Amino acid sequence: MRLGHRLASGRGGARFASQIKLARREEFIAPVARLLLNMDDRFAVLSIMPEVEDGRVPWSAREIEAIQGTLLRWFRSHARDLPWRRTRDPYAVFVSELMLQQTQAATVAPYFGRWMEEFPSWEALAEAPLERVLRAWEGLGYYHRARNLHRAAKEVCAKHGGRLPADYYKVLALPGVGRYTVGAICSIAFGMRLPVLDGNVVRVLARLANYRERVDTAPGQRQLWAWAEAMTPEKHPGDFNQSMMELGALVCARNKPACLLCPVRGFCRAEDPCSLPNKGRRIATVPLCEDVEVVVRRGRVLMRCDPAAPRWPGLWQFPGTGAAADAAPWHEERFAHTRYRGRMRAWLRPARKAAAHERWLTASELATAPMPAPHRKLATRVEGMLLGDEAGRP
DNA sequence: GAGCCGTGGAG
DNA sequence: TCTCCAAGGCT
Repeated sequence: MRLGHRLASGRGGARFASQIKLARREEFIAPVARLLLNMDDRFAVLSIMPEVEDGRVPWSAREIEAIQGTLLRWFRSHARDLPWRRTRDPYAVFVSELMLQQTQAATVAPYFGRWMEEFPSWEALAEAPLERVLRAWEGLGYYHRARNLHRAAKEVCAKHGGRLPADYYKVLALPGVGRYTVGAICSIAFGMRLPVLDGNVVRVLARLANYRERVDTAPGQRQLWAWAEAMTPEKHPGDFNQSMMELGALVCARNKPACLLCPVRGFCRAEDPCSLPNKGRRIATVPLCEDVEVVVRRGRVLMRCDPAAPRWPGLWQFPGTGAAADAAPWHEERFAHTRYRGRMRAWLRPARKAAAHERWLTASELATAPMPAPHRKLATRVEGMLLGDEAGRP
Protein backbone atom coordinates (compact mmCIF):
# COMPACT_ATOMS: atom_id res chain seq x y z
CA MET A 1 0.00 0.00 0.00
CA ARG A 2 1.38 3.36 -0.97
CA LEU A 3 1.85 6.13 1.49
CA GLY A 4 -0.22 8.49 -0.57
CA HIS A 5 -2.97 5.97 -0.43
CA ARG A 6 -2.77 5.74 3.30
CA LEU A 7 -2.67 9.45 3.70
CA ALA A 8 -5.89 9.77 1.80
CA SER A 9 -7.63 7.46 4.21
CA GLY A 10 -9.06 7.73 7.65
CA ARG A 11 -8.94 10.56 10.13
CA GLY A 12 -5.18 10.84 10.25
CA GLY A 13 -5.14 11.28 6.51
CA ALA A 14 -7.65 14.07 6.47
CA ARG A 15 -5.94 16.06 9.18
CA PHE A 16 -2.44 15.73 7.87
CA ALA A 17 -3.45 16.28 4.29
CA SER A 18 -4.78 19.66 5.33
CA GLN A 19 -1.65 20.37 7.35
CA ILE A 20 0.47 19.60 4.33
CA LYS A 21 -1.76 22.01 2.45
CA LEU A 22 -1.07 24.68 5.03
CA ALA A 23 2.60 23.89 4.82
CA ARG A 24 2.65 25.19 1.27
CA ARG A 25 2.38 28.74 2.47
CA GLU A 26 4.84 28.24 5.29
CA GLU A 27 7.48 26.99 2.86
CA PHE A 28 7.50 23.70 4.71
CA ILE A 29 10.63 21.70 4.22
CA ALA A 30 11.07 18.06 3.38
CA PRO A 31 12.07 16.71 6.83
CA VAL A 32 8.91 18.08 8.38
CA ALA A 33 6.82 16.69 5.58
CA ARG A 34 8.43 13.29 6.10
CA LEU A 35 7.69 13.48 9.81
CA LEU A 36 4.03 14.15 9.11
CA LEU A 37 4.07 11.35 6.60
CA ASN A 38 5.41 8.90 9.16
CA MET A 39 2.89 10.02 11.71
CA ASP A 40 0.26 9.50 9.11
CA ASP A 41 1.42 5.93 8.67
CA ARG A 42 0.77 5.37 12.31
CA PHE A 43 -2.71 6.86 12.08
CA ALA A 44 -3.44 5.05 8.87
CA VAL A 45 -2.90 1.71 10.59
CA LEU A 46 -5.88 2.50 12.73
CA SER A 47 -8.06 3.04 9.72
CA ILE A 48 -6.89 0.35 7.35
CA MET A 49 -9.83 -1.47 5.88
CA PRO A 50 -11.88 -3.34 6.63
CA GLU A 51 -12.03 -1.86 10.14
CA VAL A 52 -14.05 1.12 9.07
CA GLU A 53 -15.41 4.00 11.05
CA ASP A 54 -18.26 2.27 12.81
CA GLY A 55 -16.56 -1.11 12.99
CA ARG A 56 -18.79 -2.74 10.40
CA VAL A 57 -17.83 -3.74 6.90
CA PRO A 58 -20.54 -3.27 4.36
CA TRP A 59 -19.05 -5.63 1.77
CA SER A 60 -16.86 -8.72 1.85
CA ALA A 61 -13.51 -8.72 0.08
CA ARG A 62 -15.06 -10.95 -2.56
CA GLU A 63 -17.91 -8.52 -3.10
CA ILE A 64 -15.51 -5.61 -3.41
CA GLU A 65 -13.56 -7.47 -6.06
CA ALA A 66 -16.73 -8.24 -7.95
CA ILE A 67 -17.89 -4.63 -7.78
CA GLN A 68 -14.51 -3.42 -9.03
CA GLY A 69 -14.50 -5.77 -12.00
CA THR A 70 -18.13 -5.12 -12.86
CA LEU A 71 -17.74 -1.35 -12.77
CA LEU A 72 -14.53 -1.42 -14.81
CA ARG A 73 -16.20 -3.50 -17.51
CA TRP A 74 -19.29 -1.32 -17.41
CA PHE A 75 -17.15 1.81 -17.72
CA ARG A 76 -15.36 0.53 -20.79
CA SER A 77 -18.61 -0.09 -22.63
CA HIS A 78 -20.76 2.77 -21.30
CA ALA A 79 -18.46 5.70 -20.60
CA ARG A 80 -19.28 8.94 -22.35
CA ASP A 81 -16.76 10.09 -24.92
CA LEU A 82 -15.57 13.16 -23.05
CA PRO A 83 -12.64 15.13 -24.47
CA TRP A 84 -10.41 14.79 -21.40
CA ARG A 85 -10.79 11.02 -21.52
CA ARG A 86 -8.84 10.86 -24.77
CA THR A 87 -5.58 11.69 -23.04
CA ARG A 88 -3.62 11.01 -19.89
CA ASP A 89 -1.47 14.07 -20.28
CA PRO A 90 -1.13 15.32 -16.68
CA TYR A 91 -1.68 18.93 -17.75
CA ALA A 92 -4.91 18.07 -19.56
CA VAL A 93 -6.08 15.95 -16.64
CA PHE A 94 -5.25 18.77 -14.23
CA VAL A 95 -7.14 21.34 -16.29
CA SER A 96 -10.18 19.10 -16.61
CA GLU A 97 -10.30 18.30 -12.90
CA LEU A 98 -10.22 21.95 -11.85
CA MET A 99 -12.93 22.76 -14.37
CA LEU A 100 -15.03 19.84 -13.16
CA GLN A 101 -15.08 20.99 -9.55
CA GLN A 102 -18.75 21.62 -8.79
CA THR A 103 -19.49 21.74 -12.51
CA GLN A 104 -21.20 19.18 -14.68
CA ALA A 105 -19.26 17.40 -17.41
CA ALA A 106 -21.54 18.62 -20.20
CA THR A 107 -20.90 22.22 -19.17
CA VAL A 108 -17.14 21.74 -19.03
CA ALA A 109 -16.68 19.99 -22.38
CA PRO A 110 -16.65 23.05 -24.70
CA TYR A 111 -14.55 25.08 -22.25
CA PHE A 112 -11.97 22.32 -22.03
CA GLY A 113 -11.53 22.14 -25.80
CA ARG A 114 -11.10 25.89 -26.16
CA TRP A 115 -8.77 26.02 -23.18
CA MET A 116 -6.43 23.36 -24.56
CA GLU A 117 -6.30 25.21 -27.88
CA GLU A 118 -5.46 28.52 -26.25
CA PHE A 119 -3.21 27.20 -23.44
CA PRO A 120 -1.87 23.84 -24.68
CA SER A 121 0.83 23.42 -22.01
CA TRP A 122 1.91 24.41 -18.50
CA GLU A 123 4.28 26.93 -20.08
CA ALA A 124 1.64 28.49 -22.31
CA LEU A 125 -0.69 28.91 -19.35
CA ALA A 126 2.02 30.18 -17.00
CA GLU A 127 3.04 32.86 -19.47
CA ALA A 128 -0.49 34.02 -20.32
CA PRO A 129 -1.79 37.21 -18.69
CA LEU A 130 -4.43 36.68 -16.02
CA GLU A 131 -6.91 38.71 -18.05
CA ARG A 132 -6.84 36.16 -20.88
CA VAL A 133 -7.05 33.28 -18.44
CA LEU A 134 -10.16 34.74 -16.82
CA ARG A 135 -11.71 35.46 -20.21
CA ALA A 136 -11.24 31.81 -21.20
CA TRP A 137 -12.89 30.79 -17.94
CA GLU A 138 -15.76 33.26 -18.28
CA GLY A 139 -19.15 31.61 -17.75
CA LEU A 140 -17.83 28.65 -15.75
CA GLY A 141 -18.15 30.49 -12.44
CA TYR A 142 -16.08 30.08 -9.28
CA TYR A 143 -13.37 32.24 -10.81
CA HIS A 144 -10.88 31.52 -8.04
CA ARG A 145 -10.48 28.18 -9.81
CA ALA A 146 -9.08 29.96 -12.86
CA ARG A 147 -6.70 31.99 -10.72
CA ASN A 148 -5.62 28.82 -8.92
CA LEU A 149 -5.04 27.01 -12.20
CA HIS A 150 -2.96 29.94 -13.43
CA ARG A 151 -0.92 29.99 -10.23
CA ALA A 152 -0.51 26.22 -10.33
CA ALA A 153 0.92 26.46 -13.85
CA LYS A 154 3.43 29.05 -12.68
CA GLU A 155 4.42 26.81 -9.77
CA VAL A 156 4.78 23.71 -11.94
CA CYS A 157 7.07 25.67 -14.26
CA ALA A 158 9.05 27.35 -11.49
CA LYS A 159 9.39 24.48 -9.01
CA HIS A 160 8.96 21.31 -11.05
CA GLY A 161 10.61 22.13 -14.35
CA GLY A 162 7.36 22.32 -16.28
CA ARG A 163 6.26 18.77 -15.47
CA LEU A 164 3.63 17.73 -12.96
CA PRO A 165 5.39 15.53 -10.39
CA ALA A 166 3.83 12.10 -9.80
CA ASP A 167 3.84 12.84 -6.09
CA TYR A 168 0.78 12.99 -3.85
CA TYR A 169 2.09 15.75 -1.62
CA LYS A 170 3.50 17.92 -4.37
CA VAL A 171 0.27 17.78 -6.34
CA LEU A 172 -1.79 18.39 -3.19
CA ALA A 173 0.35 21.43 -2.44
CA LEU A 174 -0.65 23.13 -5.69
CA PRO A 175 -3.33 25.82 -5.40
CA GLY A 176 -6.86 24.62 -6.09
CA VAL A 177 -6.01 20.99 -5.37
CA GLY A 178 -7.71 19.36 -2.41
CA ARG A 179 -8.26 15.79 -1.36
CA TYR A 180 -10.65 14.96 -4.16
CA THR A 181 -8.63 16.57 -6.91
CA VAL A 182 -5.28 15.08 -5.93
CA GLY A 183 -6.88 11.62 -5.98
CA ALA A 184 -8.47 12.20 -9.34
CA ILE A 185 -5.34 13.60 -10.99
CA CYS A 186 -2.89 11.07 -9.58
CA SER A 187 -5.12 8.06 -10.23
CA ILE A 188 -6.01 9.09 -13.78
CA ALA A 189 -2.73 10.60 -14.95
CA PHE A 190 -0.27 8.44 -13.00
CA GLY A 191 -2.20 5.27 -12.16
CA MET A 192 -1.71 5.76 -8.43
CA ARG A 193 -4.12 3.90 -6.18
CA LEU A 194 -5.94 6.80 -4.58
CA PRO A 195 -9.65 7.17 -3.87
CA VAL A 196 -11.89 10.04 -4.89
CA LEU A 197 -14.99 11.22 -3.12
CA ASP A 198 -17.16 13.65 -5.00
CA GLY A 199 -20.90 14.18 -5.01
CA ASN A 200 -21.43 11.22 -7.30
CA VAL A 201 -19.32 8.82 -5.27
CA VAL A 202 -21.02 9.94 -2.07
CA ARG A 203 -24.38 9.12 -3.60
CA VAL A 204 -23.28 5.77 -5.04
CA LEU A 205 -21.60 4.62 -1.82
CA ALA A 206 -24.39 5.84 0.46
CA ARG A 207 -26.90 3.87 -1.59
CA LEU A 208 -24.76 0.76 -2.04
CA ALA A 209 -24.27 0.60 1.73
CA ASN A 210 -27.73 1.94 2.61
CA TYR A 211 -25.88 4.49 4.74
CA ARG A 212 -28.60 6.56 6.36
CA GLU A 213 -26.45 8.81 8.55
CA ARG A 214 -25.71 12.36 7.53
CA VAL A 215 -22.98 12.49 4.89
CA ASP A 216 -22.17 16.21 5.29
CA THR A 217 -20.57 15.79 8.72
CA ALA A 218 -17.04 14.90 9.70
CA PRO A 219 -17.94 11.32 10.75
CA GLY A 220 -19.97 10.85 7.58
CA GLN A 221 -17.08 12.06 5.44
CA ARG A 222 -14.60 9.80 7.24
CA GLN A 223 -16.88 6.84 6.71
CA LEU A 224 -17.32 7.53 3.03
CA TRP A 225 -13.65 8.19 2.38
CA ALA A 226 -12.86 4.90 4.11
CA TRP A 227 -15.30 3.06 1.87
CA ALA A 228 -14.04 4.84 -1.22
CA GLU A 229 -10.53 3.78 -0.31
CA ALA A 230 -11.60 0.19 0.27
CA MET A 231 -13.24 0.10 -3.14
CA THR A 232 -10.28 1.46 -5.09
CA PRO A 233 -8.45 -1.33 -6.95
CA GLU A 234 -4.71 -1.63 -7.49
CA LYS A 235 -5.22 -1.97 -11.22
CA HIS A 236 -6.79 0.84 -13.23
CA PRO A 237 -7.68 3.01 -10.24
CA GLY A 238 -8.21 5.97 -12.55
CA ASP A 239 -10.76 4.15 -14.68
CA PHE A 240 -12.42 2.79 -11.57
CA ASN A 241 -12.72 6.23 -10.00
CA GLN A 242 -14.22 7.55 -13.19
CA SER A 243 -16.59 4.59 -13.34
CA MET A 244 -17.96 5.42 -9.89
CA MET A 245 -18.53 9.02 -10.92
CA GLU A 246 -19.95 8.00 -14.28
CA LEU A 247 -22.32 5.58 -12.59
CA GLY A 248 -23.49 8.39 -10.32
CA ALA A 249 -23.97 10.73 -13.26
CA LEU A 250 -25.69 8.34 -15.66
CA VAL A 251 -27.38 5.59 -13.62
CA CYS A 252 -27.39 6.28 -9.89
CA ALA A 253 -28.93 9.69 -10.48
CA ARG A 254 -30.19 11.87 -7.67
CA ASN A 255 -33.89 11.88 -8.47
CA LYS A 256 -34.58 8.97 -10.75
CA PRO A 257 -31.99 6.24 -10.24
CA ALA A 258 -32.13 3.68 -13.07
CA CYS A 259 -31.71 0.74 -10.76
CA LEU A 260 -32.84 -1.80 -13.37
CA LEU A 261 -29.93 -0.72 -15.57
CA CYS A 262 -27.39 -0.63 -12.77
CA PRO A 263 -24.46 -3.02 -13.20
CA VAL A 264 -23.95 -3.35 -9.44
CA ARG A 265 -27.61 -3.59 -8.38
CA GLY A 266 -26.88 -7.08 -7.02
CA PHE A 267 -24.61 -5.53 -4.39
CA CYS A 268 -26.82 -2.59 -3.50
CA ARG A 269 -28.54 -2.47 -0.12
CA ALA A 270 -30.47 0.74 -0.59
CA GLU A 271 -34.08 0.34 0.51
CA ASP A 272 -35.17 3.78 -0.63
CA PRO A 273 -32.45 5.09 -2.99
CA CYS A 274 -34.09 8.49 -3.50
CA SER A 275 -33.81 9.25 0.21
CA LEU A 276 -30.03 8.82 0.06
CA PRO A 277 -27.61 10.39 0.62
CA ASN A 278 -28.84 12.07 3.79
CA LYS A 279 -27.83 15.72 3.65
CA GLY A 280 -28.63 18.66 5.84
CA ARG A 281 -30.58 21.58 4.54
CA ARG A 282 -29.01 24.18 2.38
CA ILE A 283 -28.65 27.80 3.33
CA ALA A 284 -31.58 29.89 2.22
CA THR A 285 -31.27 31.98 -0.92
CA VAL A 286 -31.41 35.75 -0.68
CA PRO A 287 -33.45 37.77 -3.18
CA LEU A 288 -31.48 40.58 -4.75
CA CYS A 289 -32.17 43.34 -7.24
CA GLU A 290 -29.08 44.86 -8.79
CA ASP A 291 -29.28 48.08 -10.78
CA VAL A 292 -26.52 49.08 -13.16
CA GLU A 293 -26.00 51.89 -15.64
CA VAL A 294 -24.97 51.87 -19.27
CA VAL A 295 -22.96 55.02 -19.91
CA VAL A 296 -21.83 55.49 -23.50
CA ARG A 297 -19.61 58.23 -24.91
CA ARG A 298 -17.97 58.43 -28.33
CA GLY A 299 -18.12 54.74 -29.06
CA ARG A 300 -16.97 53.66 -25.59
CA VAL A 301 -18.80 52.38 -22.55
CA LEU A 302 -17.96 52.99 -18.91
CA MET A 303 -17.00 49.78 -17.09
CA ARG A 304 -15.70 49.02 -13.63
CA CYS A 305 -13.13 46.48 -12.45
CA ASP A 306 -12.73 46.48 -8.68
CA PRO A 307 -10.41 43.89 -7.14
CA ALA A 308 -12.26 44.31 -3.84
CA ALA A 309 -15.82 44.28 -5.17
CA PRO A 310 -18.31 42.39 -2.99
CA ARG A 311 -19.42 40.29 -5.95
CA TRP A 312 -17.19 39.12 -8.79
CA PRO A 313 -14.02 40.86 -7.57
CA GLY A 314 -11.53 41.46 -10.35
CA LEU A 315 -14.03 40.99 -13.15
CA TRP A 316 -15.34 43.78 -15.37
CA GLN A 317 -18.86 44.93 -14.55
CA PHE A 318 -21.26 47.69 -15.45
CA PRO A 319 -21.20 50.35 -12.72
CA GLY A 320 -23.89 50.06 -10.05
CA THR A 321 -26.36 52.89 -9.60
CA GLY A 322 -29.51 53.92 -7.86
CA ALA A 323 -32.44 52.90 -10.02
CA ALA A 324 -33.97 55.59 -12.22
CA ALA A 325 -37.21 56.28 -10.43
CA ASP A 326 -40.00 56.04 -12.95
CA ALA A 327 -38.29 54.90 -16.11
CA ALA A 328 -38.52 51.35 -17.34
CA PRO A 329 -35.15 49.58 -17.47
CA TRP A 330 -33.38 49.37 -20.84
CA HIS A 331 -32.35 45.81 -20.09
CA GLU A 332 -33.42 43.29 -17.49
CA GLU A 333 -32.51 39.71 -16.71
CA ARG A 334 -32.45 37.18 -13.93
CA PHE A 335 -29.23 35.97 -12.45
CA ALA A 336 -27.93 33.79 -9.65
CA HIS A 337 -24.80 34.44 -7.67
CA THR A 338 -23.97 31.89 -4.97
CA ARG A 339 -26.81 32.26 -2.48
CA TYR A 340 -28.29 35.31 -4.18
CA ARG A 341 -31.16 35.01 -6.63
CA GLY A 342 -32.47 38.02 -8.35
CA ARG A 343 -32.64 40.28 -11.33
CA MET A 344 -30.28 42.81 -12.81
CA ARG A 345 -31.77 45.95 -14.35
CA ALA A 346 -29.86 48.35 -16.56
CA TRP A 347 -30.58 51.98 -17.49
CA LEU A 348 -29.00 54.17 -20.13
CA ARG A 349 -27.45 57.16 -18.36
CA PRO A 350 -25.79 60.37 -19.55
CA ALA A 351 -22.00 60.56 -19.68
CA ARG A 352 -20.07 61.45 -16.54
CA LYS A 353 -16.53 61.30 -15.25
CA ALA A 354 -14.97 57.91 -14.65
CA ALA A 355 -14.78 57.15 -10.94
CA ALA A 356 -12.26 54.94 -9.16
CA HIS A 357 -11.73 51.56 -10.85
CA GLU A 358 -13.69 52.74 -13.88
CA ARG A 359 -12.53 52.93 -17.50
CA TRP A 360 -14.00 53.68 -20.92
CA LEU A 361 -13.86 50.51 -23.01
CA THR A 362 -14.17 50.21 -26.78
CA ALA A 363 -16.38 47.56 -28.34
CA SER A 364 -13.41 45.26 -28.91
CA GLU A 365 -12.10 45.79 -25.37
CA LEU A 366 -15.57 44.99 -24.10
CA ALA A 367 -15.48 41.74 -26.04
CA THR A 368 -12.20 40.60 -24.48
CA ALA A 369 -12.66 41.87 -20.92
CA PRO A 370 -13.51 39.05 -18.51
CA MET A 371 -16.91 39.59 -16.90
CA PRO A 372 -19.54 37.58 -15.03
CA ALA A 373 -22.38 35.94 -16.94
CA PRO A 374 -25.19 38.47 -16.45
CA HIS A 375 -22.88 41.37 -17.31
CA ARG A 376 -21.69 39.55 -20.41
CA LYS A 377 -25.24 39.25 -21.66
CA LEU A 378 -25.75 42.97 -21.19
CA ALA A 379 -22.34 43.70 -22.71
CA THR A 380 -23.20 41.77 -25.85
CA ARG A 381 -26.18 44.01 -26.34
CA VAL A 382 -24.18 47.17 -25.60
CA GLU A 383 -21.49 46.03 -28.03
CA GLY A 384 -24.10 45.95 -30.76
CA MET A 385 -25.11 49.47 -29.81
CA LEU A 386 -21.51 50.74 -29.90
CA LEU A 387 -21.07 49.25 -33.35
CA GLY A 388 -24.22 51.02 -34.52
CA ASP A 389 -26.26 47.85 -34.77
CA GLU A 390 -29.53 49.70 -34.15
CA ALA A 391 -30.30 49.61 -30.41
CA GLY A 392 -28.78 46.21 -29.93
CA ARG A 393 -31.52 43.73 -29.51
CA PRO A 394 -30.86 40.94 -26.99
C1' DG B 1 -16.60 24.24 11.09
C1' DA B 2 -19.39 27.29 8.73
C1' DG B 3 -19.56 30.51 5.16
C1' DC B 4 -18.22 31.74 0.77
C1' DC B 5 -17.52 31.35 -4.16
C1' DG B 6 -21.03 31.00 -10.19
C1' DT B 7 -23.65 29.09 -13.33
C1' DG B 8 -26.88 26.27 -15.84
C1' DG B 9 -29.77 22.19 -16.12
C1' DA B 10 -33.40 19.32 -14.28
C1' DG B 11 -37.61 18.24 -12.11
C1' DT C 1 -41.10 29.95 -10.64
C1' DC C 2 -38.52 27.66 -7.28
C1' DT C 3 -35.38 24.32 -5.35
C1' DC C 4 -31.58 21.45 -5.67
C1' DC C 5 -27.04 20.78 -6.71
C1' DA C 6 -22.91 19.35 -10.02
C1' DA C 7 -15.89 15.61 -11.01
C1' DG C 8 -14.69 21.04 -4.17
C1' DG C 9 -11.38 24.22 -2.15
C1' DC C 10 -10.20 27.92 0.80
C1' DT C 11 -10.59 30.86 4.85
